[in-house]
Amino acid sequence: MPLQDHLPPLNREFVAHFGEMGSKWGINRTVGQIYALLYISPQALNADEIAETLEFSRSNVSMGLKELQAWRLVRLRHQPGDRREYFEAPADVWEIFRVLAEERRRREVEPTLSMLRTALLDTPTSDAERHAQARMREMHDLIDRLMTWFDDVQKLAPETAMQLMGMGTTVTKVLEFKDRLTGKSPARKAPPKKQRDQAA
Amino acid sequence: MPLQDHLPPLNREFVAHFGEMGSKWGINRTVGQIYALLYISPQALNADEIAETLEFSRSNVSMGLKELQAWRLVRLRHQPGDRREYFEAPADVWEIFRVLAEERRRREVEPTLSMLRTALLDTPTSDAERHAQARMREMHDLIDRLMTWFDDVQKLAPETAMQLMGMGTTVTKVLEFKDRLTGKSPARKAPPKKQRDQAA
DNA sequence: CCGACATTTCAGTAATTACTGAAAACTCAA
DNA sequence: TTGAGTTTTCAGTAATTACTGAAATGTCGG
Repeated sequence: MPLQDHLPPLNREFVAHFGEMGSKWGINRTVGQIYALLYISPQALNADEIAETLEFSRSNVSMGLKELQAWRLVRLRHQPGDRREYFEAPADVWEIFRVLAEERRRREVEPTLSMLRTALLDTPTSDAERHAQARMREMHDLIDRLMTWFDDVQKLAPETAMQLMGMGTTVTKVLEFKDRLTGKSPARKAPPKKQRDQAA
Repeated sequence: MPLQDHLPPLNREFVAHFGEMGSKWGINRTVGQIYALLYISPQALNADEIAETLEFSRSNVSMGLKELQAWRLVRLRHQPGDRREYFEAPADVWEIFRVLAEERRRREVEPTLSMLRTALLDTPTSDAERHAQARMREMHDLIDRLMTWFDDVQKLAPETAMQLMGMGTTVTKVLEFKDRLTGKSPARKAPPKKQRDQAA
């Protein structure tokens, strides 16, 4: 079953766009295009089909797929009676988003947090260091909070998370109400640590 | 007033780390370092001080600062009786995060949404296009929802947003309760559009 | 308008990153 | 074990991106 050599215009444009986008992220252009192609493909594709469609060398496709696998963004399949490996993107976009966020966190956020925590353990030996450390603490606390919160959201099933997102302003109102009850002033600096989940 | 030629170790490490991180994002290494330096600096710095401290060429610093200004991540100041321009990062890390998110959205998300919307207006002329378009719609809807929700969160004052983040699991419980009242099944596919803010 | 100081631009070059073809390695059926 | 089919590795090269110094441009105070 020979795949059409040329993508229809709609598909072509989509693939090209994600090629460009890829560069703006750390991802390189060809990896972006490969993923875009898999994403809009109705069935799993093998490396040769990808190479032919996108006109990349076979080895480039191999490297791209390896990277996508490292990012856990593609699934590997086998067709009965065919030794080649077929690749596909998850059917659920939310799943893709979730995995992407997890990986970025593991690769970028965690190392940063770790570096900050280490730096915060040192005793500063000058005003410059003292001030830098204070700034690092602020950054650490922000990232730490964002991540803890992200964990909470991520634990939800997709449809619940979607609901949550549809509730931004509603939640604000809940908070405003809670403030009115608890007597305003929302604890300016970081509170003792882990005062989360105060409601039952 | 000659700035110390060499940063203390704590500061040096921080700057180096953000140099590396910069590469993983689209941002280049030197821009990352310049920003890290400004971030931990107790006072605004001029381009020469940055160039000397980081040992970059003056022109490289100029380009880096230009890019940081394009990202709205630095403020420009003037010292009385000094014609040079001094740069500083916002004092509030939350503000930095917010601006970063806004800019990434403007540069990356909006063009993607726009491309998707255009593609969705076309009439598909083959099964390949039909399927691709369905996938694009899924992606469009996810991004659109994420952005609307992000808008809502962003409108909140920093401390309120922080509170919201400390409430992830609490909010889940609110939703579960609501589900029990409204009779379960949480509307699988995208509901009519704008069913948001159903609560008073 | 001049001239000292400051910033920006830009062409050339350095450094990095991406891509390729050829060879090696792997896999499995016979 | 062989060998056809397949994937991976890797050294070399191409393409891109980053960085520099020198020159141009801009900005005041006088």
